[in-house]
Amino acid sequence: MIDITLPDGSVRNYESGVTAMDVAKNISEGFARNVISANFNGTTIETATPLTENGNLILYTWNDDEGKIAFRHSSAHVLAQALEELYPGVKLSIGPAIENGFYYDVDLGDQTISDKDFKKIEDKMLQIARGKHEFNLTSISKEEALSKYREQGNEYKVELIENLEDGTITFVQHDTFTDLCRGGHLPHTGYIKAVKLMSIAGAYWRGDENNKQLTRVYGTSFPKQKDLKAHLELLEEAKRRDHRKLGKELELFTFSKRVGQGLPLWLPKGAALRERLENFLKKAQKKAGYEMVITPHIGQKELYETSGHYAKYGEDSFQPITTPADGEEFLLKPMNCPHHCEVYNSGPWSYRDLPKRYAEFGTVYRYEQSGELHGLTRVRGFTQDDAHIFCMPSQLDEEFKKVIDLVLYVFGSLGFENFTAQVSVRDLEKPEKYIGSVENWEKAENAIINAAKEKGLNYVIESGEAAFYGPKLDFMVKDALGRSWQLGTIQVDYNLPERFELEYKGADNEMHRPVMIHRAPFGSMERFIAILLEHTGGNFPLWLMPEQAIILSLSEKYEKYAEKVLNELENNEIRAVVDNRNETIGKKIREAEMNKYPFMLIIGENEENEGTISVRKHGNKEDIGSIPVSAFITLVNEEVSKTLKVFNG
RNA sequence: GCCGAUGUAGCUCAGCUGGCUAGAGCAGCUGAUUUGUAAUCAGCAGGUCGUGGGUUCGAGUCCCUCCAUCGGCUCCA
Repeated sequence: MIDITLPDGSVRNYESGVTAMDVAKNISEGFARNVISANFNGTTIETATPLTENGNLILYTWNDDEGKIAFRHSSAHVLAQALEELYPGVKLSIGPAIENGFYYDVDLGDQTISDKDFKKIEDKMLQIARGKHEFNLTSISKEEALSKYREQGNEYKVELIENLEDGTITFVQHDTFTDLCRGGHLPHTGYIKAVKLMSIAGAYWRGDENNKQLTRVYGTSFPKQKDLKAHLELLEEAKRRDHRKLGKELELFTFSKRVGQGLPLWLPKGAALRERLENFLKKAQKKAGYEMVITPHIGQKELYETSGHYAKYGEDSFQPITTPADGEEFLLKPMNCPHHCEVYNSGPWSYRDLPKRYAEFGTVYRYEQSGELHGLTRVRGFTQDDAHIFCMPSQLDEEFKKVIDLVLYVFGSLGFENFTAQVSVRDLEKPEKYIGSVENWEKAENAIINAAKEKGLNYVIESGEAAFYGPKLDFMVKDALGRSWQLGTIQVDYNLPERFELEYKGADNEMHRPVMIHRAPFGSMERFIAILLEHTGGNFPLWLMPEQAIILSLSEKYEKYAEKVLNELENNEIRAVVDNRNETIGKKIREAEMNKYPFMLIIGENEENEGTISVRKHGNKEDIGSIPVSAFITLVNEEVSKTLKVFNG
């Protein structure tokens, strides 16, 4: 007999050999019907795995993430079987569950798949699912596993197995299909009721672009058709929030094939929005002791050789600009740091002068691979809200924490609540990717982790994600489709001060080397505005709106009064426009709603006589009614001060 | 850069297996209407069908090149 402890702490006694499904049935038959996966003593198991020792058992349903993973992972097996049957000779590699679905990477040889084939693959998958085939996990020796795949000529599975320990290798089998797999499946395929293939993509074997590119088939699956439908509707909603669509509709920015790909053109409303964001940050930075500097868009090649960037990125960047003079070469600046180092070098500094905090909205140019460009989130020319802090090593911790405060202030003022902090450190196994001494790397990494801890950030440590010159603290935010983007970033750098021979005179009358912090709360204006668009769906915080109100006249007769109201608003720093076209009020309201004006001010005979405006709020949720202009001004100011706080950092 | 898809008017889209002068709605222009909370009516104008080549009696439609965009991979100072 063995004791099984359940998550609620209750202990049940069973005969050795009992399965997770047996326990589930023992709890309740209804519950058992929903159980799709299990975990025993911290390891994912099959629901049919016999349990032979005391331990903790967790039973998962579709409502648990672990349940969804088992569901999607099992679906990947069904996809693999369908592909094997429809594309004989296909070589399987890996097929994991991912957020909202799963994929399988396959080598199709000479065959190809396109989305036109999805229907027949989905049909085949559903046909397999309906067979209610059980998933059976069996252990197999390394020798046997290797010979099986060698026979098939599947070099991918062979490579995977070669990296596994003998004795830990398991295969899972359902219907006529068998695959190398460590386990964690549904009881049987019949749970899968709805399947949809999403897209096809190339993916390098083991994520290395020197390897062969396999075909990746993305799909998703659900226990109910209704759930699939809801998921697809969610994706449709995400499309409506896409910043590329909203940016066009709200006339914020555009692209031109003639100007070049990845080079955004800011339209008047977008430029105004951006300027407002810049001024907002400038104000906070001034309080935080930053000084603005301005540096050119190009620099001599030698500047980047000194910084080390040329050696690292030179080949894959915009190539040097040459001049009529012999041997003269300039580069479009891909970052501002080298320029700012030279700003620092403009004079001698004493420890009493530090920290020096140089800020610049610096436009930089990077030759991103064409396939990587994406709306405003990944572009070839963009403006960083950059600053570099030069301080004494003893000031590092405090300066770092101050920057975190500034970033949190920025995010708070713009309504970003769901961000994650990512501490990006070295990959200890690939020291060749980084420059600088091990000692300095350790100091820098510790400084970041300590600051993140002290500030109470909810952070994760990602090894191998550091910049080549130093570790980073990145603030990650998701877009409408759930893709993570880096916005704010703070980086510690001991390397550039070394390369640029930055110095200050210490209290001991000796020369010392400062430490440098790179930081950008927005990250880039382009990406920040893109993500802000997707978060707000275009309904920016009122203080940021390009136009806060639109005055809608009932007819052209009220033009004079409209102008009078506009004047009063403008005198009170409220941004408004007038729609005095010869159109019906219904049409004007409809258009104003679609253009996301926060307030619509309707004026007609009544308003003109009483000296009021009839206020309609975007979304029509609140009818504010007829009020004097002065009351509206108060209303706007109150609303603005709700989100836009003063920085006291 | 790689894999797959897409490209028709300013915008959103239709155009079947190749066959008369390529269609619609919105936006635009002109006129009528002067309006009370999500589209007033009528008329007009607007397209080298992304580019360059090819197949064909005939190409928006089929094939190839290039460009751009979309979904991924790789990359992201």
